[in-house]
Amino acid sequence: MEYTVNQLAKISGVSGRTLRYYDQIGLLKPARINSSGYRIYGQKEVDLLQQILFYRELEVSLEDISQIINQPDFQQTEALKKHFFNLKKKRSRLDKIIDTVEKTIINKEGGIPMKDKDKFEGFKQKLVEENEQKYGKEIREKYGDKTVDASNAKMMGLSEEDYQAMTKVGEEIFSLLKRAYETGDPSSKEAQELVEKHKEWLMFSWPSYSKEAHAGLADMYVADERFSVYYDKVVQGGTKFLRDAIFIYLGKK
Amino acid sequence: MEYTVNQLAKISGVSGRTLRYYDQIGLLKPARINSSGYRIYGQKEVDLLQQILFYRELEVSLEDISQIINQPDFQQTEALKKHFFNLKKKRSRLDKIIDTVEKTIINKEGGIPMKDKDKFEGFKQKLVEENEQKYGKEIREKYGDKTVDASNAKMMGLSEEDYQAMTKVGEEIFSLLKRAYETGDPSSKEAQELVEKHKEWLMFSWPSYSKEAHAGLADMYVADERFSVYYDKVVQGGTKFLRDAIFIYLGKK
DNA sequence: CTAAACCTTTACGCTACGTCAAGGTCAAGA
DNA sequence: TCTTGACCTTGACGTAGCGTAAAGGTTTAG
Repeated sequence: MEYTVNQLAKISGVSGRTLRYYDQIGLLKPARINSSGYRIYGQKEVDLLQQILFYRELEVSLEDISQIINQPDFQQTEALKKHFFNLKKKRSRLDKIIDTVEKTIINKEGGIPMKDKDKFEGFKQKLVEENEQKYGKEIREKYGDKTVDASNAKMMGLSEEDYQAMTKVGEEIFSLLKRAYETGDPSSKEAQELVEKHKEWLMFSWPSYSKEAHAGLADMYVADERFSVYYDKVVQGGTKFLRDAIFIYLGKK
Repeated sequence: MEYTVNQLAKISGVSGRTLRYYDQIGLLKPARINSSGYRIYGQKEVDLLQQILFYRELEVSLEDISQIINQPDFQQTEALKKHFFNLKKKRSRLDKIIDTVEKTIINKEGGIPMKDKDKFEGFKQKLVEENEQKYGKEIREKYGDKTVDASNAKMMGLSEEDYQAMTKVGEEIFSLLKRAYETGDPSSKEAQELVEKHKEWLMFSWPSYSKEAHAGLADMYVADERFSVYYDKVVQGGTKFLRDAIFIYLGKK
């Protein structure tokens, strides 16, 4: 099936303008342009659009969406986690607002006009909190990491640290994979170090570690191109190398 | 006390640009302009700004704010009530989104990459539901029930079969788990049938099946409460029972 | 007296499109 | 065959709430 803009628009529920905009920003290009300059979309584009709309519904920005759909599953998950974190912050902020609005209404209805001072005091408190959230970076530069970290730790809780640590380990895996691959030997020291990093990385998201699951995952990496593409980006054949190294590490054949 | 833009900006916490903007749109005019063209604000303006910022913090639009602060108290209350209503709608929408994002993450983390089709089906269902809620009445009145139902069916599109099949298998798992659990024996016929259903369900989304991965997943189900809650909802201890059944099915210890 | 600090207006940038406007293309009917 | 109307195109302005220069005038401290 092939569709022009407005045909696709109808079946997908978005406007034609939206499709042209997605074309313009490179988020969703038509399959081809016909001789009259019309945009023609195929099944592939329909599917992609559906993915896009799914994420859009989750209030992911179009920029983030284009990042997400062009990345392998693992990084998609990472992005989603970050998004999840932000959504929860947003909700808790909304909770506070709703609370304040309700109180304001009650006060007004009760004929007890809040004094401006009081209003402003509550408001300033919130401001301080928000400033820390918004300008943490700048403040960090000015006042040093320790102060900010302490306050951030309080505010953000533990999972932010975890998140960053995990990202770091993920990057280490990349560079290790490169070096290990150059040895050409999955049993080399470098390769085994790589596997340990990989295990460490898994532990961030896996609630329990088992050799079998690790081995199964290694197999899946090779079988599923969504994963293999991820590691083959570093070096061609990197995925298989990683799998072999994992198998050796686990004492498997 | 009199203040220039940036002085007022400092004591109020907003930017100079913001104050100029508020002047521009007529929300907050300076008390006077001095001979050099500088904006000069007095105490009255400081108080007004604080009110403005109070409402802004509550996510009231600047346009609504200017309406509110120029109206008598009882109409202010009305406006606030309306705003309160909208905020609550916003929050419940956010709740749904957060829920969906969490589910998506869980699915992905469980090594169960959702097929895009399925994602979209879920999303489309929501769309249909939303449309029904929003416009259902009007459209039904205008075009009649048949048309609406037909268009809803269309909207659900082609892969409806797949989606429904998967959903159905998922539901079968639930009822099977209940019956199997009642036998008390993970090696019972019912329990093994359950495992087969579970495998079938996995195949909808797993690109490749391996015993190791299946076993690893079973372990994870038990260890991670995000999963265990899901199955324990059916019967207490259901997750462990499922794991044991899977292990037996796979010939594992 | 000069440099820094502070003020002004003008104007483009951001998101994710909606909404004309001016003009080319295509299928169907007179 | 010509016209009509339903399509399609690109271009450009508008939205909210400012951030961020740029280009230039004013005030103040040393």
